[in-house]
Amino acid sequence: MSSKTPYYITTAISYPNGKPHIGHAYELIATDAMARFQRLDGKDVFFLTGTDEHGQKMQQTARNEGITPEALAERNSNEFRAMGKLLNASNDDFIRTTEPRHHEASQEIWRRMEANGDIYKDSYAGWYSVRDEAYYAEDETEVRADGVRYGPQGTPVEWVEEESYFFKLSAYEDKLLKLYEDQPDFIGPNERRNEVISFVKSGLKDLSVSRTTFDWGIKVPGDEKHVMYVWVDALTNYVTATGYLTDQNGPRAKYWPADAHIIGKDIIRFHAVYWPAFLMSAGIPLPKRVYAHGFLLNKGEKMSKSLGNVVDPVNLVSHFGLDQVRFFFLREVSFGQDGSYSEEGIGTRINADLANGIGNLASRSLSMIAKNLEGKMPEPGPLTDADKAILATADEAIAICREEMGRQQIHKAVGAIMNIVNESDRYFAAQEPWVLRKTDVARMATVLYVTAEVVRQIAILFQPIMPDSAAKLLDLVAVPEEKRSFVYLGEAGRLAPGTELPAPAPVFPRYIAPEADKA
RNA sequence: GGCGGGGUAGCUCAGUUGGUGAGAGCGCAGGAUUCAUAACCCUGAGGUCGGCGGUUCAAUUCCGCCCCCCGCUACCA
Repeated sequence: MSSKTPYYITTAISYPNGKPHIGHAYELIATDAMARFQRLDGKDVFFLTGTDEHGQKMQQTARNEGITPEALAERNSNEFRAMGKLLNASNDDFIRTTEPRHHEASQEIWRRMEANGDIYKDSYAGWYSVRDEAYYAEDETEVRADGVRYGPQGTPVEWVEEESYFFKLSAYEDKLLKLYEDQPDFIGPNERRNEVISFVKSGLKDLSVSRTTFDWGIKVPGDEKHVMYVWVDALTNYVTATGYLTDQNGPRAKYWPADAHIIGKDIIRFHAVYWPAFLMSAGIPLPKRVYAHGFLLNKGEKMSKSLGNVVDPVNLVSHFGLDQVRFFFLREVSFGQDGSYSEEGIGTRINADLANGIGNLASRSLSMIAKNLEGKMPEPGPLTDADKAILATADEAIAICREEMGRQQIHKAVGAIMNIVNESDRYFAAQEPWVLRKTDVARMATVLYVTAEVVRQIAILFQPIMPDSAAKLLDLVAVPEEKRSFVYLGEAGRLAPGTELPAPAPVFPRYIAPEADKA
């Protein structure tokens, strides 16, 4: 048993009625960076992702393809799993809602909500569009000149009544508002919190939580004609994976409640309203934070199949390189807001920050050590104020990163690390070690030592963002595997004079845009 | 309609508990330099800080009104 503090973080589980797209990749990369950060910072991390495989749409898509929902789920779930591998995601588990463990957990949470008196049977009635397979509110529909009532998508609707179980969401209005009040950090970023509060204040209706019109789902305990509304089942995945519901003393039970659910802004309501209400009802502790990220826009436009601007994450990675893509999204996009990207933008960022910035800094300092100091870390002489200042900048960065990563402000943490790079370049230029080589070799050695030491820290800090590239950088300054966690930042892990360094090699090549025409 | 967020340099954005000169990156122009991945460093570019009005000795920052953009406004997920 470790004495480390548990830290549980999740992505939303993806709906696999299609292949993963860039939005899925973005969420996974960001969550992975946060999980890696906490691990390096000494936490006992459990990082979960997976697929949400039930529901009407899965059944429908499968039918259209002439295959079973199981086959569709299996096929696409594997695509998501493969994407995780491609992106170097460090998730500790990959949950599928079709797994037996999840059916058990979902039925258990249902029973608990029922035992608490929050589930009742009634009938759901509304204007239903067969074509859209969706219900609409009366005011969303209109009766046209032909006397037929149409839904918002322009499809005819009919009045349908369906037997359904309901969850007494209306009973949780005050409790939820109190939650948002007492735990201001429960929802982030703030704009989303406002929206949620506004939504809850406008009044909550009971939620229909079962369906009888299709059967691809988890059976309602004691009434097998019904399957659970997908969201009841989907949200429960976060608890399922910890085993908390079935064995509170199990090996993973300690991870519940989750520290952070990282989701897209489109599903904030399910996570910030329904989910805590379900948990309260079932008597289960609430997650500490739900954080919604924004959408990625292709040159400012929403990606859509009709615009033909959908970007495949696999292509993006093979074109620019994995760490480059990870870096770009985490550096350029304010996490929590929408972000715009383009090939030019990615290329520019890679060259400015990675090639010209961190890569070049490592190269210019390490190559001088290789050429002038026999490739060994020199013994530093007395430190000047300039030396101390740049070391302090590096040493203090972890505090900033910890603060920002703790609030999901990934871009600010990355910005703080990039700041060390920029400061270091200024330091290096001001110290002019290439001049010192002829005038004061001891002083040159000190400058090179200090710079290499700063490179070490930059590399350690960059591990969550760019795991492979940061590792290469750490190899270049001969930091052993076991000394790469955050406890070795600062004084604790200073490079040892006399250490042999490998021959410097470029870690971040410049990106050269293909000659090809740009339409 | 209601609620919320936003309109700041060519582009993407940060920022001001109201006050000596409004910032960063990219792009651009000039300079310096040669350790380095034609990289790095320095300087500049002169933007009515959406519009109108108000409060104040003083507002881009506070208040009111108006214009524009975006999000939320429940049972597909």
